[in-house]
Amino acid sequence: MLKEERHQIILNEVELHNRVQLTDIAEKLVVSIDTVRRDVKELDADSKLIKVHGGAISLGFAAYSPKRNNVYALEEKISIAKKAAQLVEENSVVLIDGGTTCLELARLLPADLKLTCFTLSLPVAMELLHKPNIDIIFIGGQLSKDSQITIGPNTINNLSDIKVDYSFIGTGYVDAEYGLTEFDWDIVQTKKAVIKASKKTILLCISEKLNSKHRFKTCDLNAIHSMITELAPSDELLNDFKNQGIQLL
Amino acid sequence: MLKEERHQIILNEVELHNRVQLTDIAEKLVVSIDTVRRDVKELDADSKLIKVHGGAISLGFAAYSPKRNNVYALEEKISIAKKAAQLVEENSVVLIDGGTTCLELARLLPADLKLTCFTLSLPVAMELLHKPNIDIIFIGGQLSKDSQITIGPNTINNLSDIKVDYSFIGTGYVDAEYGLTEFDWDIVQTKKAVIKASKKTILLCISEKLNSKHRFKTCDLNAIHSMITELAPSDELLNDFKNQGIQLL
DNA sequence: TTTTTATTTGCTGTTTTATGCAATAAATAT
DNA sequence: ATATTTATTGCATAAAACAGCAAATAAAAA
Repeated sequence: MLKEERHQIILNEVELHNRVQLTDIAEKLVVSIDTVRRDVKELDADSKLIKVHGGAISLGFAAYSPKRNNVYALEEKISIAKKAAQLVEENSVVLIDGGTTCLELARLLPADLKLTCFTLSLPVAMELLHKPNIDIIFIGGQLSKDSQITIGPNTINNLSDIKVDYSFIGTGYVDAEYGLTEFDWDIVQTKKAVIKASKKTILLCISEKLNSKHRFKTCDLNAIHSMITELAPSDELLNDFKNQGIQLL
Repeated sequence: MLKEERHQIILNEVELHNRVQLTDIAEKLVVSIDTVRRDVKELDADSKLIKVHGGAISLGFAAYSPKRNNVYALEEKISIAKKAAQLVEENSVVLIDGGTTCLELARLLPADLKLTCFTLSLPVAMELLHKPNIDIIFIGGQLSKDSQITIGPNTINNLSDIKVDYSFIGTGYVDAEYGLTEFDWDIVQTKKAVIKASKKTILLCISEKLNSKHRFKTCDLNAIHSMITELAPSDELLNDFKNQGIQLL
């Protein structure tokens, strides 16, 4: 077998699977591991792929990580935030939870919108400072360093005094059957209090989180009134959720 | 499985859920916790995520430092903040007010200092997020857009429940005879509540504000226990204050 | 065709890297 | 305070990388 032939096959394999192991290639091509190693070394020198310990990865696969800036799946989150922003009515009272998706919502709220907005998220509050017509009320309490929201009994107690028209919340994990889950117990308690403090609760969630679950449960799916993902409501990925009778936007 | 593959999966998981636990990853990838630990360590070294005890959080989620753009008289304020920071004792309970001088104090607090810190300032809270050993409790209430602190009856009510060892406050204007004054009535009410919630109140104030006054009065000078300016306590500019029996630092 | 030359390939032993395990230390929770 | 997780360290093992060498193959010249 010609060397060039092997190179083509290796490249093909890498492009197809984004990664490849030298041993697999050697077996597949029935050549020694050394030969494959030498082949991959050449291809790496020609910048056709990236050689790593034990195998090779495609250029695209490697470029994936350093390129992305701060917010994961920002496009999706912005598209969710846009849908959510349309729900916010003039002179209503809403609550915005923490998380990057909710932060996008805060960012996208129109500057001229008159609104009373509760929040327990530091970044959301910072963002809302820019909106002259929004009355911001920060729910005090102990600050969680990871999530940058207030949590704990004080927060929950403060939440118990209010009832907003809409609350927009995020979640760590959501599953059509298990409902909303988190990996942090305190967060769950706080989210429960948020839901209780809301006439209607709207979940903002990128589709990638669908059908994932974790340790602590916030609530069943039917405790939520609407769910907004970046997908069209008709998308079949949402079928399980549709069957639960939740409103999709 | 290639190491790079794991890295990708870990990154993806972190970006998706903002935070992950090492044990969960290990279980998911069916590798030892040591391997995950090493992976996360590498990713952290490459600034792809931030490793925390027991897990990792995404960069986007990590606290961002509000950039101090053009802070007036920054040198003086830093020098004041340094003096103030020396007063803060381990395991004490303090309150930090808003304003750029107080923000510098928050910035200068040692990272290893154990402390419970109340605040009603959004920027101060953001800054304190970087200090792992400081317990932050945010006093909730209505947010004032210019001062970026919570104000109003709710805030005052929340303050009425606490009594801290020290509070560090700023002021708009101070005069040896008239005491502390402000331009904004709401701010005055809040500052009054802060002083009432403190065993000792320490005023941080650049010398330029000395001997100035405005419409609404926060308190007399003797309601304050110490005053810190960038000047040496012996400076003659402080003579009027010395005569009022206030402690100068 | 045969011989010479150059290239490629596989093999050997050595070095490096990756991974898991266990003991101890540190951090966190109770 | 103690108990439980989580981190760190050193070590053992296995896999992979590397270098040098020799056999095999291909290409070029006689």
